[in-house]
Amino acid sequence: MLQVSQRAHYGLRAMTELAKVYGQGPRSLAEIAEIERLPVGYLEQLAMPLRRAGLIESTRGAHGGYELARPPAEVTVGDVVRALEGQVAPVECLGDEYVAGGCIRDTDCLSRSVWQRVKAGVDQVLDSMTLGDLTVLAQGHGGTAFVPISDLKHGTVSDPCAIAG
Amino acid sequence: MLQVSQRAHYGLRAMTELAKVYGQGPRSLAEIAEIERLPVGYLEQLAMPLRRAGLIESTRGAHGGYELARPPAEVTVGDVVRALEGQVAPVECLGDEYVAGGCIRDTDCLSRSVWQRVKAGVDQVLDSMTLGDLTVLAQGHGGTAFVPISDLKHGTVSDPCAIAG
DNA sequence: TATAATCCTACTCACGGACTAGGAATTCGG
DNA sequence: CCGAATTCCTAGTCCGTGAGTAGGATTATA
Repeated sequence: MLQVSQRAHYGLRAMTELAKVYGQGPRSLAEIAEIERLPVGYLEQLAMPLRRAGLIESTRGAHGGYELARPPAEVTVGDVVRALEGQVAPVECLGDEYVAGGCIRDTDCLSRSVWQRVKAGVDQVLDSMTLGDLTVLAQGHGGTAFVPISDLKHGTVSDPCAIAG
Repeated sequence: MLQVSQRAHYGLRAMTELAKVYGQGPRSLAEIAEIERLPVGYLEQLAMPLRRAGLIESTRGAHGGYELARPPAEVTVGDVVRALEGQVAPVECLGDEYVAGGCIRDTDCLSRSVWQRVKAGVDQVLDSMTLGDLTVLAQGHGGTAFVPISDLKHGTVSDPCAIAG
């Protein structure tokens, strides 16, 4: 449940690649697609909303490509994912195009209060991580960037997915 | 993004109705569907996994129906939602049918670490709320049951996962 | 001018979510 | 015992959307 689209996953992966080479000039989508094994045509479609959101800048023509518009530490994961998929909204009545009263149950809805908390939790996570944090993790300096997973979940859970480091 | 299915939403709404009348004998799906304005045929399909998960008990025949198998305070929202939609898994490599190494990038994946945190955050939220909490909210005694939303977002609580303590 | 790149639109295609249909099995009230 | 009310179960439909592909126009480099 609560699956994220390939769109967001791919886009975030591409952005981490751009973060790694920040300050070294533009990279072409072909390069990124190669590294991350992503369909380049599809990646093109992801680049547009990212650019319109002001997260990346493009250079056209030969030897052109994309680069981050801001330092990696100033781009949150939430920025990226929201640019690609819109606001976190587990149910429609929590989206920003929702007009109050659109659902008869509206604020009385018990279920809604649940999804509202889920949304708040997810937003909190997404906004607390930057692309800079991620690349630091990749360099093996993990643990200082932000709270380790083991502290997030209750205690001793031995997770096979635990972040390396 | 991160939309939850109608399945989970409907199911949770139905369960809150059962929670409201806990201890008063079984309620038919027709009644619940009426109250929550849900397609009864679809609701039938949701009842089965909830029963198999041991969350509700059924009484067949005339004047039969469903009731919670445990007191509302002992059924978490996570129990309900997972019974209907399976484990929270923003990406496949975080599901429990994922075999280590199935993705070449596996633990090196920067993006994966993001979704792992999202999952942890969501699980924390879902497991910290029970059907009992929700019905208490409905009776206007809200605020004592758990942390108000206003404290969850951009507030004093920096980590959504700190809610439970 | 050839080439490499972004930019943009449109199209396809398969999958899954959200139901509907139709019936069998069970239980209760008369 | 009969009929209504209910759960139980399987199978189908329908439609939107996610995930790409295709093809070209534009812009820059060398």
